[in-house]
Amino acid sequence: MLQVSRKFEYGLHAVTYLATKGLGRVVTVKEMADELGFSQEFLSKAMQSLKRAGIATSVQGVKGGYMLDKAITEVTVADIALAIEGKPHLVRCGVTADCCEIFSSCHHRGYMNTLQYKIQDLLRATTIHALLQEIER
Amino acid sequence: MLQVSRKFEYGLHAVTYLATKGLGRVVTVKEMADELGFSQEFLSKAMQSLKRAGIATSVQGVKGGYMLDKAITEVTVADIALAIEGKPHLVRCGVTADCCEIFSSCHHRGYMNTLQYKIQDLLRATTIHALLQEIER
DNA sequence: GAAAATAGGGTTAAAATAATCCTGTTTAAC
DNA sequence: GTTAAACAGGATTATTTTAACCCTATTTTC
Repeated sequence: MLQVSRKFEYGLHAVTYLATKGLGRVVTVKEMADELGFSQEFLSKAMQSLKRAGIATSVQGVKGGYMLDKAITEVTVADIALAIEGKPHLVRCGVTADCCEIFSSCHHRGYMNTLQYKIQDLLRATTIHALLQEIER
Repeated sequence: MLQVSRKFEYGLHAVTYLATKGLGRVVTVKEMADELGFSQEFLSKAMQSLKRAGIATSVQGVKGGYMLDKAITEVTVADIALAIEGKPHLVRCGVTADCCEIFSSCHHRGYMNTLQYKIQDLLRATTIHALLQEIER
C-alpha cells in the first residue's frame, strides 16, 4: 500500500542525475543506467515519459541522449510522478464504471479525495531544485 | 502508484459501519459484507487484522461478530492502515538487503523518508470520530 | 553506409493483491 | 450433548499490476 513505483524512482534519480550534470549536457540512457545501476531498457521507458511530459529533452542519433534544457527549478516531484504514473488515483472511485459496488452509498469518497489532494500537495511542494539542495548538503 | 488497497478500504468501511451501529453492538461479518457489498471472506480477513490490532473486538460462537468496545475517538486512519497493511514502505529502501542496487549512494532516501512521514501525518490527523462527522454531514 | 542512440509497440516474467477453500474452535440454543 | 452459527486462520488459487525484456524502426554522426 502507498508505495512508489520503481519507474518513478528511476525517473526521479535520472532527473537529479541530469540536473547535477548541468543544463544542456546530453547524457545517454546507457550512462545513466550504468551509473545508477538500473535496467537500461526500463530506464529508457521512464525517460520517454519524461520527454513526452516536457521535463526532459531528447537528442536522437549518435551523440544523442537526454538533457534538461530549462531550469528545473519549477519542476516538482508531482510533475515527475504525473509524467511517469499518470493521473493519481488513491482510490478506484470513478476510474471505471464498475470500480466499486457501493459507489452511490459510499461514505468515504469525500475524505479520500481530500486526502489525495493533500498528498499531491506534498509532492507539489518539493521542486527538483530543493531536492538537489538536500542532496548537496 | 500510491493507491490504497481494497483490504484497507474494506476495513475502513467496516469500522465506520460498526461505529454508526454504536459501541458494544455486535455485528456479524455476513451483515457487514451484505450491507457494504464486499466479499464476506475477504472482509473477514480485514476484521481479523483489526481485531489483532485491538481496534475491534470479536465475539465468538453463535450470536458472535465484531464490535467496537471503546470510543474510537482516538483511533486514526493511520491506525487502521497499520493494522491492515502493516508498516508503510513508501520506498523499498532498507526493507530487504537487496532492495536497491544503489543503497549506499542513494540521494533520495532522506527526502523519501520525510515524505513518508508527512503522509503518515496526514493519516494520523484524521480520527474515526472526525471521519464520522464528515459522513453525517 | 555503418554504428550509436532514441522511439515505441508488443510480449513475457515476476510480484503483489484479492479472493477462495478448507478445517478448526467457540458458544448459544435446543 | 448435539447442532448450527459464527470467528480464526493457514493454505491455495486467481487476478492484476509492475517490471523487464525483445524487436523493429527512425534519427543522426562519422
